[in-house]
Amino acid sequence: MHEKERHRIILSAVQEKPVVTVQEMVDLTDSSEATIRRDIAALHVQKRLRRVRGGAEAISPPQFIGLAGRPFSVNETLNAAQKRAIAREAVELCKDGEPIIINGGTTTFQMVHFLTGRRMPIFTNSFPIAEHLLKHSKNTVMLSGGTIYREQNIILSPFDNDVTRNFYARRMFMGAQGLGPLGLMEGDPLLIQAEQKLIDQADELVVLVDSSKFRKRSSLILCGLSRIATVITDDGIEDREAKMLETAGVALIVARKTASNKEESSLQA
Amino acid sequence: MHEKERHRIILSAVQEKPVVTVQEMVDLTDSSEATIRRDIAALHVQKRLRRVRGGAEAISPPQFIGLAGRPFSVNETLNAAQKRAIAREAVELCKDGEPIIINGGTTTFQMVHFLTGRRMPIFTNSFPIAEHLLKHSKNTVMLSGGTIYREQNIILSPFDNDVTRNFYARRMFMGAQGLGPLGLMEGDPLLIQAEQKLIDQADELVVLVDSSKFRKRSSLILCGLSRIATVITDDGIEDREAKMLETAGVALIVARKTASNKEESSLQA
DNA sequence: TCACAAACGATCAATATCGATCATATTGCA
DNA sequence: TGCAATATGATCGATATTGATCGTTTGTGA
Repeated sequence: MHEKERHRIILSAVQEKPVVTVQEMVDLTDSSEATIRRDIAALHVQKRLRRVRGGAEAISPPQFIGLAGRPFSVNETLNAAQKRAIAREAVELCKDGEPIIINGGTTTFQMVHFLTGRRMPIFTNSFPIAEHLLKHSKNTVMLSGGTIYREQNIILSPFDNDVTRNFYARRMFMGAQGLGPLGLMEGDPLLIQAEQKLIDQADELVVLVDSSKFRKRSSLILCGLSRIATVITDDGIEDREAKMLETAGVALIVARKTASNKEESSLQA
Repeated sequence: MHEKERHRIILSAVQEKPVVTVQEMVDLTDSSEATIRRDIAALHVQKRLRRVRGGAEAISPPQFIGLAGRPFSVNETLNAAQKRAIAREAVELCKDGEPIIINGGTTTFQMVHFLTGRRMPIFTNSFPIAEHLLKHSKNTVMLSGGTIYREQNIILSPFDNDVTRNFYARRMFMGAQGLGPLGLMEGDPLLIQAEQKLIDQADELVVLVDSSKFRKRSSLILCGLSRIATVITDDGIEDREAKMLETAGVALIVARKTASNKEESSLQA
């Protein structure tokens, strides 16, 4: 077996399992301990993995970020106050007992903070949202079935026949990557899939976007403006953008980030 | 077992419940007390956990007492060592890459500890199992859709058309409330529903029950003995019970008790 | 307070892993 | 083919990790 091939095998093994032993690699490649050690040493200086006594481990230092405690950690702090304010307005649209759908996303995730005292049937495809609601609220939580995609933090089934089709709600809440005259835009094909499944399962589609999203474009269009019932954004929205929504018959709610944000911060602490 | 792997297991265990004992880690990793103490000491200086007399505790002070903090809190400590030993045998049946189904339950939950280093497609209807696997392993996690029942800690859909039907596995693992000549017995109608959905989605049905379950009866029969491929239990099983399984053509695996368990038994005697 | 058991820390022997060296095999090239 | 360069495998002393066994400390309950 050639050196390159062994390296490929070792790297693939170390990506699948967090730690591999020298012995495992010996068995896997039919080469000697010495060779494997040399390989691991070489890959170590190439920074393709980290060498540890007994074997090697994956190099990725950010191990379990993304879930639970701090979902979507990267985007989280970005415009957090604005997202908070938008999410609050979204929850205030809801009445206790009224079923809703929450699509996964960083903005919609903020809704969980305002849902703690409520009691509603909530359907979501987001693992972190479900987790938070379970632990910190008494809402009835329903989850879509399928594979959990770690990066996007959503649950998606490749099949059309999942429980999603059996849930119907008054409102569905979702974020987006962009919002323009052509409609609602998303960046990730996986998210598009997830959203398309849910979008027809509610009377009203409520879109949560901070005002910067009006100036962002993306390659994938999810639906036209006419499909949207309500847009909630912050006061950074410009007049012509508001006009565009009005023309399309979309209701607009502008969330003010007022002193209420202070409340929220202290509430969190 | 190697240092890194032990560390991963210890950290995973310490997050599952706020405090773990040295003995528990010895059982979990098959290493000596001295080694576990050294490990805990090392992780302590790395600030990955806090060392306390008797074991270690999670570093994060405000642990939410919700779902994950103490899954199935009542049953958890009951026969924990036996359940872990049984769960270990269960995981050892699995090969990397081979898809499995894990039905929710306190015994099956213990399997997560031994799955941390593995890489398999895992389908489950248990939210805590999915959560733990997501946070502490690289396995592909698939979840059934539906309502999350807090008490039973399972996800159940009233419809027959969920993704469950689209997943097929080599083995399905499940616990039970009782196991007698008539077959597998369960107490909760909700669990019966969940289990019946999954039971036909795998080649082999593997049942995890501690030996006390052979003397327990319940009103609801899930399936006959003939449907069961393998039973894993502890060495408290009696001869006639083993005979019963043998007659029915069920393979039997007896998980050996660890040294610490023997201590406990002799103490009780 | 005292006795007792559990938990701890230190030590040491056994084991596993490592690094270096050398012999052998394979490859590339003239 | 012959030769050099490189890769590989084997061996062995050095080093690190582990598990067992002390004696000591800590916590518990009579």
